[in-house]
Amino acid sequence: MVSKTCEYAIRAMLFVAQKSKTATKVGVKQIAKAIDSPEPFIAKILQDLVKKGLVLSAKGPTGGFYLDNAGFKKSLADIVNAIDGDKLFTGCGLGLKSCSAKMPCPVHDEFVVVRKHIKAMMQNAKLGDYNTSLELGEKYLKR
Amino acid sequence: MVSKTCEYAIRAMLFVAQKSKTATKVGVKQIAKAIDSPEPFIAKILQDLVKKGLVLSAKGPTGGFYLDNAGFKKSLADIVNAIDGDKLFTGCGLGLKSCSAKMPCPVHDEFVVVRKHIKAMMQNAKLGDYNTSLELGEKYLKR
DNA sequence: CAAGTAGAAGAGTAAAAACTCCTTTATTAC
DNA sequence: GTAATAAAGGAGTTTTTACTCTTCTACTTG
Repeated sequence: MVSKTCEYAIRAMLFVAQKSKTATKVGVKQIAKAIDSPEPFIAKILQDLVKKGLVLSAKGPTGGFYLDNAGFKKSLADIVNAIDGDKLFTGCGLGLKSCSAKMPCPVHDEFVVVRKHIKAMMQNAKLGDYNTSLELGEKYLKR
Repeated sequence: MVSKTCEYAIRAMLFVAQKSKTATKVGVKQIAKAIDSPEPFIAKILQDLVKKGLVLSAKGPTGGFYLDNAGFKKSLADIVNAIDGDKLFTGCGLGLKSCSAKMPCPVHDEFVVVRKHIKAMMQNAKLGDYNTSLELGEKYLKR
């Protein structure tokens, strides 16, 4: 559905969101441990997310990654878009470049409905929405 | 959503289905042209689909690939399952191995709904369902 | 302002997915 | 039964994605 890079990105962002609720910055090492990902790899991904304005960072001691209030309102769709682009939301299910209502692949109509569903779901899922359930240990970011 | 291999597979199968309605066998070359795919690559994919019992083949002159009546009833889900496995239908949206109702990732519930939707759609889409619209040129398998 | 911490940047490696080529085997038509 | 045809099989190569390593730069604290 989404790339592995994107899966890591989402999990990392959810963790950063959780920590940012208490105004805590988190380092790459902590994040990597929390989401069970290769440390240098998630570092690269975060770098990219910073460049794209989805997360904030501070260097030096007491530095790390964090979200501001605008950050909590970012959605999964925003992250997917930043990492994988919009092909999940708008691409053809059978890989055709020109697939559209005018020139549809056989399953065009069915896929339009499904993709709309996916997009709505991901736009509705905001980074700030999961802090409590993560805090309570009801939801998991690894294994 | 699905691998490129899987996209080719589905397009090829839809084309074979269309031709099989008139009891015509089609060769790799014809298929490759019809769905605009690399010829040796689709050959490999078809080989695999034959092994998995999703399409029939005949060697020698007048040979090629074709479907019997059971074949027309196969669904897109069957093809996706054969090529990509069931991770699209049952895997975790964030890539967690142990994600389940007991130990859910933050977006588990949302993904369950979406995946059910995708699965139902693909199970409902049968290879035999698209022959007429393809014949009429209302639907396309390339570009 | 020195020392240490932590992210940024760039270049590189490993693994997986996509794609190719060549040889063999089965089938049909003459 | 020979020649032509078409799929099967196996062993590559290329490209993309996943992942690593090393060096540099910025910042904070004592």
